[in-house]
Amino acid sequence: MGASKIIDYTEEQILVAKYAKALSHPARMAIMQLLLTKQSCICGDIVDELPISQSTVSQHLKELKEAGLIRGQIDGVSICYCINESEWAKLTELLGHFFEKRHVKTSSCC
Amino acid sequence: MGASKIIDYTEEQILVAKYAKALSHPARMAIMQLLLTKQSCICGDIVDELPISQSTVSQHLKELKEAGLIRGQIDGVSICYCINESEWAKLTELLGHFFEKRHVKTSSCC
DNA sequence: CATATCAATCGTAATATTACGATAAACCTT
DNA sequence: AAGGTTTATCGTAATATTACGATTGATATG
Repeated sequence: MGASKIIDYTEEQILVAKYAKALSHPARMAIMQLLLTKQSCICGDIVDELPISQSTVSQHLKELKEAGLIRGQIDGVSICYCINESEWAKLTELLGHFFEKRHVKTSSCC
Repeated sequence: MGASKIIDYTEEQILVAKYAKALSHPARMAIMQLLLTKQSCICGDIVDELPISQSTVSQHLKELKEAGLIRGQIDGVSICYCINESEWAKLTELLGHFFEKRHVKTSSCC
C-alpha cells in the first residue's frame, strides 16, 4: 500500500506537456524565436524565413495559436503574429517551478 | 533581398525541439517528475504510479532514454532509471538561453 | 468592378505516436 | 534445473502529425 497509484495526470503535467508539444518541432521553435527576437511578425515574413511551404507554416502557426503561445492580429491584408505575453509568462513560471526541483539532489542509484 | 531565407533549422532549434518532444506527453512529464523528486527510480515503481500499462510505460521510458534525458542501470532483476544529469544541465541551459531573450522587449504590433 | 495579394483551409498521402496484450529475454530464488 | 519476477520487444489498431499543392476568402489596389 505504499505506492499511490496515479488515477490521472496532474494539471501541471498536462499543461507543461501541452506547451512542450507546441515547441516540439523545429519549425515551431524557429517561429517562436523569430517572434521572440524580431519585431516583424507578419505571417509572410515568417514564411519567407522558413524552409517549408506557406500552407505548412500556416498549420504550425495554428498549432502555436491553439496552444495559446501566440496571437494573431489582422493588419490589412496581412496577419501580424506575436507572443501571447501572459501565456508565455505562465509557461516560464511553470518551467521554472519544474526545473528548480532539481536543486534538491536526490538521485542515488545511477 | 532583405529577408534571409532559412536553408535549414539551427542546431539549437532542432535540439530544443527534440527535448520538448520528449516532454510532450503527460506520462513522460510524470516520469520525469518522479525521477526529479523521488529517489526510487525502479521501473516497476514507475509503472505502479502511472495510469497506463507496463508496456506503454516501457515505451515512454525508451523515448526519454533516446532523447538522452534519462539513463537506465541494471540492478539485479530490476532496472533503475534516473535523470541524465549532464543532458539535463544542457537542456536547462538551452532553455534558459532561449527564455532570457524575452528580456529584450520587442513586440509592438499586437 | 477587376485584379492582385495574403493567409487559412481543404484534400490527400506518408509517416509517427500511442496504447494494449502477448510474448520473449534476463535475472534471481529455491 | 524449474519457477517466479522484471522489463523489453513484437504485433497491431487507432489516431495524430507533417507536408504539399490547390482552392477559397478576405482585403487592398488599380
